Amino acid sequence: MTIASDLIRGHTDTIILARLMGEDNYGYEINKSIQQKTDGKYELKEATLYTAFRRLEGAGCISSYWGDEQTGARRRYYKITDKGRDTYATLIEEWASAKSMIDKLIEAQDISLERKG
Amino acid sequence: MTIASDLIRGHTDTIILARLMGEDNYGYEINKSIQQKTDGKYELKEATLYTAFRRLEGAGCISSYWGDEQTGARRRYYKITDKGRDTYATLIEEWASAKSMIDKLIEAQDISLERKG
DNA sequence: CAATATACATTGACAGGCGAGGTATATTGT
DNA sequence: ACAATATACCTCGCCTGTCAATGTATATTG
Repeated sequence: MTIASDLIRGHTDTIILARLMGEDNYGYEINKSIQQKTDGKYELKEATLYTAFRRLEGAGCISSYWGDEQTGARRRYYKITDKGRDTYATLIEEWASAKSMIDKLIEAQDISLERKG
Repeated sequence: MTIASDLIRGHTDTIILARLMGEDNYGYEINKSIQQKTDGKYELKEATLYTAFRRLEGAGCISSYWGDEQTGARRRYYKITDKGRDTYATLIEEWASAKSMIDKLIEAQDISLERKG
């Protein structure tokens, strides 16, 4: 893992909801797409992934159903709900706000610049 | 609190180290400066703040000493160490990388655009 | 027929954030 | 004189999210 998990912590739900905005998908594939998008730099651990699905379903942000594959392992598909879309929109806004706030806060404190205003 | 704490989680140490890059400072004042920088949108809870100081000191990123105020409440000042500066630099890089990664991951999955390449 | 990939799931430990509570000093208002 | 507020420090114990470890079942590949 290249990126510290604590930096992503809090974005897991947003990342999953984003993956479901286009079309329904199942856990294993969602995680693969995350690995692809980040060129292997990041992946959700399975325990984290499935915990998040339970949490999001409990909150009414997603619903789930079993796929009807005739072969291979069974797949549980997830669908984003209207509440999930609302939540996603809110989370995106919060991210934009948090991002600029963190940027402002982690700049090194330069006293000379500070004094010059 | 305007911003969900989990979005900041993982940045607490970076924020504190950044505040100490310019000059030594004490806890209460550090937190005030965070509130000012964010126009009151964010502050570290005291328990979080002092936990972080212990953690950073334990890790050798900061050292501390008591101020010599002749009046008012006592102040424990913190000074960033060489290791702290190295750590800070690393954390800043990680943030840049995490930021672009999250941006990539939380974009809504648009199938039509996806197919067009 | 063993190894690997796909695909799901749970348990228990761990770490960070924080509400609640505590200590002590100085100033301000009445 | 005295209460309230501001400054300034600190700890305990709960809560939540992450994740290593472990387990299940099916299909493919060497």
